[in-house]
Amino acid sequence: MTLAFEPGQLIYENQLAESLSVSRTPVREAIRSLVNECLLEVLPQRGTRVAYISVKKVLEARFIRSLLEQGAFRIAAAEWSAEKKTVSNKAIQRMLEEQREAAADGDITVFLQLDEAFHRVIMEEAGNATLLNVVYQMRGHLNRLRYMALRQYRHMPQIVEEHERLFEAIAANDSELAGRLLELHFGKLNDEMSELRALTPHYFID
Amino acid sequence: MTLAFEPGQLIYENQLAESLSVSRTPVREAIRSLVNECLLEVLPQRGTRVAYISVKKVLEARFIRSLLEQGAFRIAAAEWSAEKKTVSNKAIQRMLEEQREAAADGDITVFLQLDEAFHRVIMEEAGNATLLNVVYQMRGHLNRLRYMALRQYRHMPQIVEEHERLFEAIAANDSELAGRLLELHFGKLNDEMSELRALTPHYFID
DNA sequence: ACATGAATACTTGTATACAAGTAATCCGAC
DNA sequence: GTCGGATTACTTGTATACAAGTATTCATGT
Repeated sequence: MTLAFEPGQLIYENQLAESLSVSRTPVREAIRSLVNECLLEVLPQRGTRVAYISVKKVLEARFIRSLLEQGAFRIAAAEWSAEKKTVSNKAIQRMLEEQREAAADGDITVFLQLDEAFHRVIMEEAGNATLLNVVYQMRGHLNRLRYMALRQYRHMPQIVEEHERLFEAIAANDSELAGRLLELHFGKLNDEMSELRALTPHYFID
Repeated sequence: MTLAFEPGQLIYENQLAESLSVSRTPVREAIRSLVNECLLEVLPQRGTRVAYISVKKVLEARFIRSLLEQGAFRIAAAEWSAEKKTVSNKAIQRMLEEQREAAADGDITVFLQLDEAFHRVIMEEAGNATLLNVVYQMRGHLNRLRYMALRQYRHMPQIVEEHERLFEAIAANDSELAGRLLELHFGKLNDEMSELRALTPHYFID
């Protein structure tokens, strides 16, 4: 996710097993799991390749996340109630504060974690664990690109601001606004991807 | 999927391996894959349980399928063009005809396959393979229930008719209508589930 | 020089042996 | 008769040995 393993790089079960001091069996299971997220692809009898960032798959994953999160955010906004305000409000405000700090520090890894945490908290309000899992699965396609984008553009403060607006819309029970803001929130990905691909073309495919 | 393995039943890697004449290793991989689809759950050091049909998970999966398929069907309807009409129309018409036959014969397994095929063909028109995969993943939650419903209610002809209407809406480029019809198409699941649960309560949970 | 093909050094796929943990059973003490 | 605890017979988790396939290398013949 942090590009410590470069897209296109070949990795080997033996190497990983040895470096982690376990046998191949659990390593294989982990690999299968990452294959599911399309972060790896197994080349039979040849090795395992760190998946290239597929422009097509990124756009597909974005479309899915957009549909699902809009659905969840709309529910969260519609159901946001006075009780929840007192219980969750503080937690979310604190989370946003931490995000501002991470943005100020330029700590990409922590920022991404908090970013995910924000989206997760809102989706949990919609009470659909399966949806959360699916969105989580889409991470693989998206997060490496987001990591690159954050490293390149340092636009973390702007993202925090968008989160704040999103939360305001939800707290105001404005489903429509929340949906539209979320759509905008995902919107820039397209242009960013083109530029990032121009910078490191050997990471990309499609 | 056909309830040949009953919800709640315990299965064992050794047994499966022997009955399939393979070792535990590939059986374990298959089990992990089905765990991902929530059709199985591993009880460490005790066995593997065929998952109960979770009312909550079924509803969650239905919500997800509804969001995603509506997104895909809307695109398919919007992009349906004259060229596609000549190429795909015949294939889809033939598929619907086969479905009518399966409905007449009361062949649930074939009918379910053709039902999936119809949805798949339309989604393929939207050109989003990842979305197709996710919808496919939701099968686990939904198809066992659909199988029970078809066995119980024998309402297959009605479903074919709904498919025909859906296809008409798409061919007429009517995105809105396609979306609404699809929502209706998923609509009855709720009532059916309550009744089916009353018939075989030991298959259900939540 | 160059094409061809066998040998080699890898890889993942599969089978099996062993470790560790669960739960029921059985036996004995009270 | 009943409770408690060690034993036993399972299970899955992990490690390792072997099978099968890939791609390179290197020798050989033209």
